[in-house]
Amino acid sequence: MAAKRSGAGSKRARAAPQPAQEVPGEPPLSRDRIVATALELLDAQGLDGLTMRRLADRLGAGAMSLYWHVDNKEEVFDLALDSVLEYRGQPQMVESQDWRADVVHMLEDWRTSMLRHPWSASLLPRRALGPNILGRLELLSKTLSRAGVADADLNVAIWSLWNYVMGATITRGNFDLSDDDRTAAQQRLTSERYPTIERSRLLLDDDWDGAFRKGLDFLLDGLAPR
Amino acid sequence: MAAKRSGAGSKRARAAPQPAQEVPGEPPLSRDRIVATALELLDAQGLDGLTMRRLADRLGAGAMSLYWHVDNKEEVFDLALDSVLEYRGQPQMVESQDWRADVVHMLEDWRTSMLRHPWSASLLPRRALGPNILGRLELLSKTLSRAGVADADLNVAIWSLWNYVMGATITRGNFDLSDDDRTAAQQRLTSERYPTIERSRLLLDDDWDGAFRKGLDFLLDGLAPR
DNA sequence: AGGGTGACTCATACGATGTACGAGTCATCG
DNA sequence: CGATGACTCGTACATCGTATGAGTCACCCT
Repeated sequence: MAAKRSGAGSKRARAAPQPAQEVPGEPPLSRDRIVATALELLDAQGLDGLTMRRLADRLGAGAMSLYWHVDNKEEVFDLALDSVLEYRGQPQMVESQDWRADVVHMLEDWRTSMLRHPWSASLLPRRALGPNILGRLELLSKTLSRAGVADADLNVAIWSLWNYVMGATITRGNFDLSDDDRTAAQQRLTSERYPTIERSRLLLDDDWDGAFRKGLDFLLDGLAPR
Repeated sequence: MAAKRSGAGSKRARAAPQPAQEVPGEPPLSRDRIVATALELLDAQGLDGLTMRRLADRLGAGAMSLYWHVDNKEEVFDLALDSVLEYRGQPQMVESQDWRADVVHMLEDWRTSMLRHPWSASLLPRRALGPNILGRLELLSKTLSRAGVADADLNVAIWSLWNYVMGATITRGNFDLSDDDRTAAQQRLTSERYPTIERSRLLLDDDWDGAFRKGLDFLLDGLAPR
């Protein structure tokens, strides 16, 4: 078994990065470049659009070359997902007075980040917790704790918010991919027996953002009554 | 293009169902039998364990025979998923006095139904809304409406509950598949900088059921203050 | 100078998978 | 008795993830 790369870091630093042996238009393969290109592919073609061969093609490399930098396709997914979830904006948040606005802002950003890359929503539940996800959870913990949520309720509060955001994002991310499904479902509504849903036009309501925000407000009301 | 089966119903009724041409141990192929066997396979081997060939093997049939009863593999997933989500218990609910208990009961049942088949959690977000899902949503609508939730807030309330249940179920369903991930994540916690999460032992808390219930209570408090 | 080492690339090949195609079987009906 | 339709299934194909192992090249040590 060759030594190979694995797990964490160790990018090796060579003396002369690229001695212009090939066209400088094709920088050398690297984990970062692989992830970036995987993002492009996923955005353009969706989950099924990402294949190792296509990915390698876009990188101007042979398919098997990827496997030096990455253990397997699953790892590509993990890395792509976590790279979507970076969050900048921690500094202000720590000193802010309005914790509620902070929480809402972070969670809305979380949601929009994922919706910018709709594949991420269906991917997240199956994947491990990367550092960026943990960073957001840590931030959330800190803010809620500062806001006076009792320690005994803290985990419940965090998971509730997590659940809400995940559910909303996953649902949304997969619904607008298929307007067909919605109209098909709506068809079933009228032809069969779902009068209340039909009356409220549940499946046709398009104000996802507003609904997300309002529901989040309700949940926060329950978690920390004002 | 042959006529083939598609979309809704039309099971055809033959005069003599199975004239004992083969061993009676192998009843004829049917959509129902396919779905039932797919459930077995999914429960036993997980999402990746379901392949058309394996499914056909278990049914004592050739792989291509399935395609008479089913359009493609996606449809198998759709049918399997919806079959997990049947709900019995509507009669009592309609006349009950305690709407809150009714909602909690239905949502807890929803969650446990899916957790009995962990693959369903990762599947649901990508799939269409089958009749059983719609039935539950209808029931929820009716109950909340009866409980006095304003019409203007109804959709938000339903989506909030949906989001919460989906997020909780998906998260849970995928977490206990991989205790490794949790310990790995916990490792990252101690070695790096997530003090609040570490202190609250967020990732090690095992009381999923309790957390679900408590968070649901908080959400309901927000939706319909008592 | 020369040989070794380790980082990296890649062609080939293998075993799987979903499913298109078309030929087969058989009960039923005109 | 021939035709029709319902149903089954063997074969074949394109595509996938990736194991294997040979190739290239920069660098270091002696």
